[in-house]
Amino acid sequence: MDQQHFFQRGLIAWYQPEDRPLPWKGIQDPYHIWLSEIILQQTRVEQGMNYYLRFVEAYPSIRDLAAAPDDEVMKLWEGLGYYSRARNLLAAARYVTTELGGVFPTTYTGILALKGVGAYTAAAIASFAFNLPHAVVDGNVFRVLARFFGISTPQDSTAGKKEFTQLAESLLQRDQPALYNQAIMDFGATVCLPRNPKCGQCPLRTECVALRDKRITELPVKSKKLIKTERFFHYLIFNYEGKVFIQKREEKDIWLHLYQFPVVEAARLDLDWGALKQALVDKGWIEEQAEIVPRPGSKSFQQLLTHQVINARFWEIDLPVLPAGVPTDWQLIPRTALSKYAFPKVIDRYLQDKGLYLELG
DNA sequence: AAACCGGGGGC
DNA sequence: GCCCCAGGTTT
Repeated sequence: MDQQHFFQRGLIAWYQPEDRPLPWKGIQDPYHIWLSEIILQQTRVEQGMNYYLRFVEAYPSIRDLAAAPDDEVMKLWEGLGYYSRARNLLAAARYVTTELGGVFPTTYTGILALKGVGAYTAAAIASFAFNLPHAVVDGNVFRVLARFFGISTPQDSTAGKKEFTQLAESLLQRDQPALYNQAIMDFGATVCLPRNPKCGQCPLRTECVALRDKRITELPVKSKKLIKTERFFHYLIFNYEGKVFIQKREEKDIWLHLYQFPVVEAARLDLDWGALKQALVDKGWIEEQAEIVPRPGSKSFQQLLTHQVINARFWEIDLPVLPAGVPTDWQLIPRTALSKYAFPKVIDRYLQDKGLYLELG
């Protein structure tokens, strides 16, 4: 208990809000706080910053966001990853606007009920916007608590989540939850870093269990191992009279609701054209006797995801006539319109490499 | 409980 | 090449 008191006092004494100024810090508008928290889920502050600023400018109020077309929001989110966040963001904005009369929920459970809002985000919004006493438990908090209190329970286990959450709640300074929550996250982000933490200048070093026991590099503990699968995508760039076919990804897979070129997934990247063409015939996209030949020099790119390695190869094909079996979900769009659609990063890189965006002028 | 969902940066 | 990031949802 003495150790807990030391932790609380030391943290508050150390914290200087102005040391790390951020656009969403010190404000109380729940819409802007919610927006920032969704964007920052599993995302570095530096990476999410510009997205936050662009969203705030594009949608000054939650009603503006609710009124936005789906594809427009996806385009604004393009490149940030975890695209279900954008979908949930829009769904929640529409829910608040239509079902709650545009009034953002003011209770923890009300906030938690919003799509895309879990325990962390609900606690963050509740404390920052309404000064409600709920402790945030994010990656920073797991790390700080695991080290200072010497906790080796895996943070990604059920028992670990419960243990860390209970400890965080017991440490929360209930008379100033917003300040305390900001302090512990800033502390984790600037002092108690994942690697090479600044223990030499840490205000809590005299009581830190991990530092005392030389276990800084061992804590926090994560138990789950990552399983990576490798996939091979062959994208077909079907050119026809200055236009190109794209389609929206609707299957339950990565990049849901993003656009792409027609794609054949194969077991390897080094297919010859004969094998790939046969796959197109098998899918019913083209006729067996169709005289279709790709341009020489197809390009390959790789993209790394958390659980997958995506190997992509782009085949450019000039169509003299439209194929017989064009699926109904394919869209034939002018090449100059490509920049209006949200694509996976690997396709975006291909388009950048080709300089296709430059045609827009 | 485990799997899945992106992209970027640091070392 | 590996880990982590202002996590959440689905199975």
